[in-house]
Amino acid sequence: MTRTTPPPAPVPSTVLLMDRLAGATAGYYRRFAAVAAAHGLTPMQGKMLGLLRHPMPMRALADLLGCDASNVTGIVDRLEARGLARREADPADRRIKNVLLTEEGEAAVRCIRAEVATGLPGLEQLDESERRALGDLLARVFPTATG
Amino acid sequence: MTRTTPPPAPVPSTVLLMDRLAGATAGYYRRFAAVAAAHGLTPMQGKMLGLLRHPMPMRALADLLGCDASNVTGIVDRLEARGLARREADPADRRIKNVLLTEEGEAAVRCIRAEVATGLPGLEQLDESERRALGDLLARVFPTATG
DNA sequence: TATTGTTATACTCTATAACTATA
DNA sequence: TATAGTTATAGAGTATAACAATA
Repeated sequence: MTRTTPPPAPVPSTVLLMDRLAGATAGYYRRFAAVAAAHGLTPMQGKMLGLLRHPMPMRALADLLGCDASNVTGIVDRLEARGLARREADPADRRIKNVLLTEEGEAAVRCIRAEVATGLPGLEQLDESERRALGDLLARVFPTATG
Repeated sequence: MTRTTPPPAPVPSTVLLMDRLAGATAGYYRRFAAVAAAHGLTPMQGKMLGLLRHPMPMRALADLLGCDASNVTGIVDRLEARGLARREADPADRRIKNVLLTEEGEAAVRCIRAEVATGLPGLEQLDESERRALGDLLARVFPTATG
């Protein structure tokens, strides 16, 4: 122990950081899925609700979700049957149907977001500077990620 | 502009950090799913391969995946049909079947891990201290996450 | 009795292909 | 011709319930 400065902590290799990202992804998804299920929704239905900050065409939803457009029909069908979203004809282009949240849908989104946050106890242990650091780092690694 | 110090950067609220987490989760999953698909695997099949660092009972896999045990049967069936994993009778408890990777399965895991990492260009922009910071923060928020 | 793994069932998500209506 | 949305289809993931074999 003669060194003035302690040896550097082991630097996580890229592979180890990948494991952390995988674990964080799994942990977040698990929490999100549990909250969605508590509201009687599948994870994909909950995710779509969260993406509908503004009315948008079915096609835009497919792009945001990264799935084929044909899948959006069924998902929106089920959200519509639950009274959480609805379709509206686009006045400028009659091919387009814009999807938007109902008031009940907006309430569900607010509820789900809050419950997911409170269900991640590790999040509350971070102080503000740590939260900012985490948010900034995530934004740099996933710059175009939509949620 | 008479102030000596610039105003502090906006502190991301918990809700905003949640959005970052959701976006990072979606971004990582999207990349992982693309790599798995390039290997002819579904995301769940790729995830299960990555979890099989050691032989483990079907039940343990169900717990790690957070799904019902009945689902594991089919997923392992398909991995076994592809020659990537196989079942082995447990010598100590004849109820248990241990699942383990074949050599081909281990090779696939190494390949997938490397390809996911190289496919996240934002990751390469982080220096070592930033990578360590991100890994540590993720480990604190998701302490028990398995990947 | 309890646990492990499987099967049967029904629902949802997913991509592909073909179709209608509109641009 | 090209695009937006739908439908049909098949394969995969999911939970629930019931079952056989084993502890």
